[in-house]
Amino acid sequence: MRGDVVQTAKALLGKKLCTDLKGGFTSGIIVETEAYNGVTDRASHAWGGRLTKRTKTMYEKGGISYIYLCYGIHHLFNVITGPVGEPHAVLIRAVEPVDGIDVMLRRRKMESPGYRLTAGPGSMSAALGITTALNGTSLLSREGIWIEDVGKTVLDREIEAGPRVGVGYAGQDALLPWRFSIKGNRWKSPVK
DNA sequence: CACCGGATTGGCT
DNA sequence: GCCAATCCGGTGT
Repeated sequence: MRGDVVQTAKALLGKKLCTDLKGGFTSGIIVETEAYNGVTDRASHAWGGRLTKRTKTMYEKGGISYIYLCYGIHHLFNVITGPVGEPHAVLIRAVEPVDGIDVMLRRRKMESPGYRLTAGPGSMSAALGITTALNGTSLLSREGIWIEDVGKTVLDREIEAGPRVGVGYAGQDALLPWRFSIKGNRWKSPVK
């Protein structure tokens, strides 16, 4: 079960994340992810089996979104990956913009598409128009928000792994190398 | 019901 | 480099 979400976090690299929302169609290739491994992972909101109003989405069947508000400002987007009752999640931290860059610029109040446009989980959500209104929705049907396989394979040797960001409170689990990104890709988040 | 603090960002010193 | 922004979930009284 540990292998699953870690494996899925790697497998999501190279997939296309799309939104078709108010403001227009946008998409980007996923270049950075983090795995959150169920109830045993101290960094996860579901650690120790926590089941609350916020985390109940995490316990549903994989293939849906888990979106929550962080620091009262940022909407962080996760993919739920486990079977019912096992709260595994993959945080999407950055995408390489593909479609609707003008729409993203408008949402981000930026004038030109620099590398910060969709780098970092909060920035990415803002650019794609992702908010908690989409929490718990399916990522498998092409409406609202979804993920497409565009035939891009990211080989294991092209994947960089390191500790997850901002989870210092997780003790030993903060050291697990469960942050993944595509080696050399310039659109990953600038964080450490 | 009150308090604490966060899977972050960007603006200011 | 430091720190405010800004909301609400989670926890304990």
